[in-house]
Amino acid sequence: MGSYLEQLNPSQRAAVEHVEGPSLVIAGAGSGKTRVLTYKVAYLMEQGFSPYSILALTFTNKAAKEMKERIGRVTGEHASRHLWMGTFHSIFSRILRAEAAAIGFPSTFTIYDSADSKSLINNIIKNELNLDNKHYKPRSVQARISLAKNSLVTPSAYAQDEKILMRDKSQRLPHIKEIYSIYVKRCKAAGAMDFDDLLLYTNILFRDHPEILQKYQDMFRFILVDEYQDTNYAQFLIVRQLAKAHGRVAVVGDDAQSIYSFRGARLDNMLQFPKIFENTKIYKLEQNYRSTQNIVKAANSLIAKNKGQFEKNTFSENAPGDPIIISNYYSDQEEGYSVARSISDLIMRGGNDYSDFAILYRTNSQSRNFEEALRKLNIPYKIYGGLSFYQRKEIKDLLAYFRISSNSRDNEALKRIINFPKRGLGQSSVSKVETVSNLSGEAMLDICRKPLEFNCEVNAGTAKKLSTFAELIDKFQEEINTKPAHEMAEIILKESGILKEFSDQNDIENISRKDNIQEMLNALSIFEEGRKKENDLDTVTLLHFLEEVSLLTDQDQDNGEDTNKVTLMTVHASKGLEFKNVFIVGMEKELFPSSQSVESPSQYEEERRLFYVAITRAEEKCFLSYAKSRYQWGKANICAPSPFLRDIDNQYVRAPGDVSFRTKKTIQREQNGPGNDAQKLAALRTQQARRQNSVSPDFKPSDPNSITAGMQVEHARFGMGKVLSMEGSGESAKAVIFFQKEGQKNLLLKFAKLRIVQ
DNA sequence: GGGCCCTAAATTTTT
DNA sequence: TTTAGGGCCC
Repeated sequence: MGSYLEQLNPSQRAAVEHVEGPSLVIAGAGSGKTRVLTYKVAYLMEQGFSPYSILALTFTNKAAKEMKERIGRVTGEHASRHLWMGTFHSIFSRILRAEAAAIGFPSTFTIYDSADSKSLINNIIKNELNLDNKHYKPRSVQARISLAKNSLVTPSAYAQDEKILMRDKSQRLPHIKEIYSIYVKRCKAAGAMDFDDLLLYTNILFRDHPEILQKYQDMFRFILVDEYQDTNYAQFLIVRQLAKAHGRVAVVGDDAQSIYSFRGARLDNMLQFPKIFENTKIYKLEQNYRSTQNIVKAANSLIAKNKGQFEKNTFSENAPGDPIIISNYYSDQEEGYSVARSISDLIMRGGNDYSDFAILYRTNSQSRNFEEALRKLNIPYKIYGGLSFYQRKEIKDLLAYFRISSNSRDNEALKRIINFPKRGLGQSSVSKVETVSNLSGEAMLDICRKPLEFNCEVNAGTAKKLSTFAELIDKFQEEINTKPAHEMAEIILKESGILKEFSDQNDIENISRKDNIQEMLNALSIFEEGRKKENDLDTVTLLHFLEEVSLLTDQDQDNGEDTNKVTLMTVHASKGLEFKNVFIVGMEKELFPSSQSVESPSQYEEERRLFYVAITRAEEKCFLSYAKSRYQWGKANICAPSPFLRDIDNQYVRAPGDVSFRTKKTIQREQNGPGNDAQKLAALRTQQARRQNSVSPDFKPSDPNSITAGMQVEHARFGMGKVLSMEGSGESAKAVIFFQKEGQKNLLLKFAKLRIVQ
């Protein structure tokens, strides 16, 4: 220990060794931020801070887990295990469970995911307030409520805020304040919190219970926050409260990488940090160790188009590197196949593993073409985002059983499974129970138990069905506290009838559902073993599993087996990661930047920062591509290149062949408008098809050993070319070949199929 | 109450 | 293209 400090450059080291008083570390992309954070925690422990006294807040659970492991390697695992390290949401849900009584929640409170909360909001709009859910779109109402909560605007504050009311009124949405107020009531009655509540109630807890606040102020003697540029107001206040007494708070972030304002993140938290926390010392990490000079310069030239940021000068002393390559394609499908082929080429040439590649896109829905193409070429890949395991129907249903068994007031869970499997309890019966529940404040499950006592007007048959259901859940509730998670889950599967439901049919979908259930059981076993390993024998029940699972995302699902694979993810999800080669795809107008961002300059700049994040993921090679037509909702649409492509300084990019998107011809084509383009597109398509078939079917490669410099050769895809020089021999023999159409290429002869022409 | 068929909407990004 | 939800009939 100790020697690790010597691995740091002077500014990194200064940031690590800063202990007393607030500090702000402005960490450019690839500047060794993770290393600084890791060593900082190790250093603090060396200085006598116990792991229990260090609170380190990260952006994802995965980041926390990885950092814990890294720290463990420096300090020893026994010490690092006890650090308070995790996301705001996971750390404060833990604290809220411990202090639940103080704010009137059960310690087993459920965490509603956004699907739960959306469905509750929809229900309030439609059934309780009789509003039109086409006009009051649950999704956007949900977004407003979320932003309000993130700014600590409670329903009563919302209803008194003239500015907000005016805005809602002018958008003909005057009832949002009622929806919000009822929503909060319903959540509370259900003993449930949504994601935003975890932060909001933490603030309420600290505000209303100074003694509890003080307990945690005393406990956390040092506070670290990563990705500070993406914290919201609620998070800022929590940090300020906890750090108030001792001021030992270090925040790390990069204003150029702030990409989450849509969910309430305030760049101001970072910009104003020195003003809020007196005597803040600022450290700037400006040297990029990740990327080539060219990539860093290209990214800098892009971000310079934004206004308003911290002054910093990121630079790289790595190799100059290759220019960023821009390609255009006729369709999104061709884009998919070309990217897949490029990856396979680069692999064949040697020096790259599958895991050295990432394909980054703006929206999850773009992944399909790439998945298809990669599958066809037998390239292994892993995909993040989209429908995660825990969002699948059968898994959510099973989880709903777990939830209602641990928190009988969880009405959303109840509604999900009261008629699954079918029990003859349809919508009308359920709404009757729900109405009574809303009016009386009693949990739906309690009404199910004795519907007639609550004047719930159902017939005798239905009443019996309801009480039978309630008894089933009651039985689970008795056991859930004592039985290990895995065993309990099997009981639930069997006695609820889910198992029977699935065993009856054997179609393909059903088999995959069964597989998923099995995977869930495996996950429970793994969870139990993990807890046992840490000698946590008291925390192996479903209750404890639920506490963890609601805050997991599929990024955290990484089981370590998925090592050598190409990564597919959104640019947002790629934050904090790095790859040797990065393909940023779908660089089209109205896609990236998103069409919804063009009205507002600040959103437009955020999209640009997002593009900056994407480029700076690349260590060596960065490829940008756009398609001229793209399938959306089953229809082909004409697309124009993204204006962001022009924001990168010309000298750092290259468009191969003669199709530079910057040539006069292309600009003219873009300006011609869609009509003209559509005709051309058809022509281009046939041309394209012809070109792909240009290699005769009887193409026979020549013996690689007989190829020498100066020869004319033909490549199956690149066409005619001349061998400029040769290098190596036998298995590793390489040739530099200049192709008429594709330019200069470096090919490994073992793989490149070449035919000698002369 | 349950099953079938039709229509409309969805794709911004996530703890 | 896929999926959710509403209407209709048994």
